[in-house]
Amino acid sequence: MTELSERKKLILAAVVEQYIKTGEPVGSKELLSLTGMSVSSATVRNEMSELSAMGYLEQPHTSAGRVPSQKGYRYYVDNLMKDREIDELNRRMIEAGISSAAGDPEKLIAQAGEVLAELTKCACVSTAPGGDAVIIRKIELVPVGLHSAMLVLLTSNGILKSRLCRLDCELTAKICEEFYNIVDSCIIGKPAADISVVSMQTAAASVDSDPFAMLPLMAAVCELARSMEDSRIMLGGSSNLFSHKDYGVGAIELFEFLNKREPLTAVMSGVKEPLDIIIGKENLYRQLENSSVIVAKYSVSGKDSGSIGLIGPTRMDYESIIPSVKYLTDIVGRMITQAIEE
Amino acid sequence: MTELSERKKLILAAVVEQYIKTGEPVGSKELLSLTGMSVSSATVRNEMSELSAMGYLEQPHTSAGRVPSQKGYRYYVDNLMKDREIDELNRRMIEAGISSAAGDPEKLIAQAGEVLAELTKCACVSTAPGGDAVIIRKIELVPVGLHSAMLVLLTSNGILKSRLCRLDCELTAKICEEFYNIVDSCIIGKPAADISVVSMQTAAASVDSDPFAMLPLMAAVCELARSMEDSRIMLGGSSNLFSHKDYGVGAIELFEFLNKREPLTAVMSGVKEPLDIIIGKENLYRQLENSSVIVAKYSVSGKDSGSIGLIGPTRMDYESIIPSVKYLTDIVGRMITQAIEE
DNA sequence: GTTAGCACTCGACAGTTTTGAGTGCTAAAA
DNA sequence: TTTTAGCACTCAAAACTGTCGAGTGCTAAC
Repeated sequence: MTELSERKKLILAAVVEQYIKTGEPVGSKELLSLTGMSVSSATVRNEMSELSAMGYLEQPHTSAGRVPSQKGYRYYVDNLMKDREIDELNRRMIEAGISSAAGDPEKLIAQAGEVLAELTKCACVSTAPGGDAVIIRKIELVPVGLHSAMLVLLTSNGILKSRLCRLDCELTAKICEEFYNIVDSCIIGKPAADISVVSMQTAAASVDSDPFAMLPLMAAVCELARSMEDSRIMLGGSSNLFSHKDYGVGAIELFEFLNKREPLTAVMSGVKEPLDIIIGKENLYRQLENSSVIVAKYSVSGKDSGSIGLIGPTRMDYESIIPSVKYLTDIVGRMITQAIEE
Repeated sequence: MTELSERKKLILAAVVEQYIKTGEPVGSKELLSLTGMSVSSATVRNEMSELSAMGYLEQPHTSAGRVPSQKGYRYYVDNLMKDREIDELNRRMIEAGISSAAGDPEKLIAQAGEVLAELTKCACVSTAPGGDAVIIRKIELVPVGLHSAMLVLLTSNGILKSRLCRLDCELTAKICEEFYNIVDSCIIGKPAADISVVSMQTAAASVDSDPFAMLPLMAAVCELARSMEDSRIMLGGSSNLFSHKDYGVGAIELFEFLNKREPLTAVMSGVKEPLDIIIGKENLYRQLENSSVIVAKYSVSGKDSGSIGLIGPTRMDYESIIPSVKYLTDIVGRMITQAIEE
């Protein structure tokens, strides 16, 4: 990719920024007044014409102004955009919004997502801390009536899940004891990902008393471990998408796409960089072709642990959104680290 | 309200049903072929004209057919609609959809809402079992690390909630013991609604050791009791609203209205009858003026316990939706009753 | 009370014109 | 070689026009 002349850069940046601001195609005269360049509109037109030929700009139709192409956004994001600090206002909003959930990592991430979505008017996808390295720290069995109990599971990243479990037979003290034996020997300290139905069945079979009493409990443990993974992904502020006229009725389709969680998981896990920006058709899913995705990872105790992503129209305000995302992942990572290292 | 002639009833019913089916205004000729009446279209026009004058029908514009007015729908629902049994297919769908969540009342209601929404293509609001009569059955304190613990709360209607709680000081055995003392004497058996911040503070103050150690725990209990109430209301299938062309872009506003839960709570709690149908502007909220709400209560152990409501366009298929709602509340009530009486 | 007939209304649709913003090109100026 | 002014051209959006047809309301006759 050949380097652009300074004047072309100036024009491209102005087109992108103005288009982001107004949503209207930008014409040559408007551009003159925006940049304050001391040349005529004809000169600008020539430059724009070349930028179009090079693929950075495009025209909705012959007699309209120019609009950034996907390539144009990409160049802008990679080379032209200023690397700002987060706005004071945004910073305050974020801090105020998440402080109330400081103690509970899962709630914290959920809340962080809501705040960020509200701030940016985008949809926010976030994943609770987790990943392969999550180990099970503690399991507790709380009896509830004669034939059922609640299982409580705590992991190394501070996530807490509970689930009701019904037994076929009475929940005796002996069963409880044996359950805790199995838990201590086969589950505590193991990665959540390793808890499989088979390993649990084997464990249940090794028990002194009736193994069938133990099965529902073991099954519940499995399901709980599984749900750790499944419920990691969270979606917030998806109705913000309706406020962007860029999408038009397409907002509905996008909304429904986001509410099917599976593809979201794929999108989030496809990200490798600490901060990744995926523009328009660079997305793997057709449903996102008019959207940009900004994903940043956060780390807990120095390890990548989850990420927070924003989904909005390609015409989003990258320059102000990116610092917010960076700041949020940073602070969230620190807060969770602190919460679990007590 | 004067009684309508048989022929007027026939015509009104036909207009309502046809309009529900097609969404198009119904004209005089069309009505003839629908009802099979042996009079001319002019006669039908005269009748329709009178029905319009009486307020049961209205015209979108001079040269269009007639559409039921709100009063027309009301008359139809109260007097003309047949009281059908639930469709075999719907019954099966409901049973299949909710069977997997039989053990956990809260999940069951959530799932029931999803199924009903899917079946009817409406949004479904439901409230988990609860109300004034809910008493706290059990509280468990599960230590998690040195300075925090998870509180688990179980109520008489089978709802289970947990919450992480951080302490300022170390969680000693003594604190645990004292906590359980307070719980046993002041909390268990009490209605959840009675748990107030003040009563908890008093309880914390009565303790032997440092009352400040107990405060966060008591605060968490309060919050948990409060959240029992707050989290009762659930919304499912709200994106179905987008599929109704009746709403047009208004669907977005309605969607956003529903996602603010507060007004929903008001709508649901305003209902007194076992089965209530609120049509169009009868709703208290402007945002629902083009919608109808059908709410049915379910009862657990013979007591009213919660309700399930549907929200859809005024032009909804009352005749098939109502039996589904009735059936669902009935079966859900029985399932929960069975689950908690074990 | 019912019917046939007819004038009338009005939205939907399709085609036409007008408007104005914005471009591309060319020839002259710098 | 770069820049500029001027002008013809393009095209979407908006305003306007005329036609069509479904459906009504009214009247006079049955």
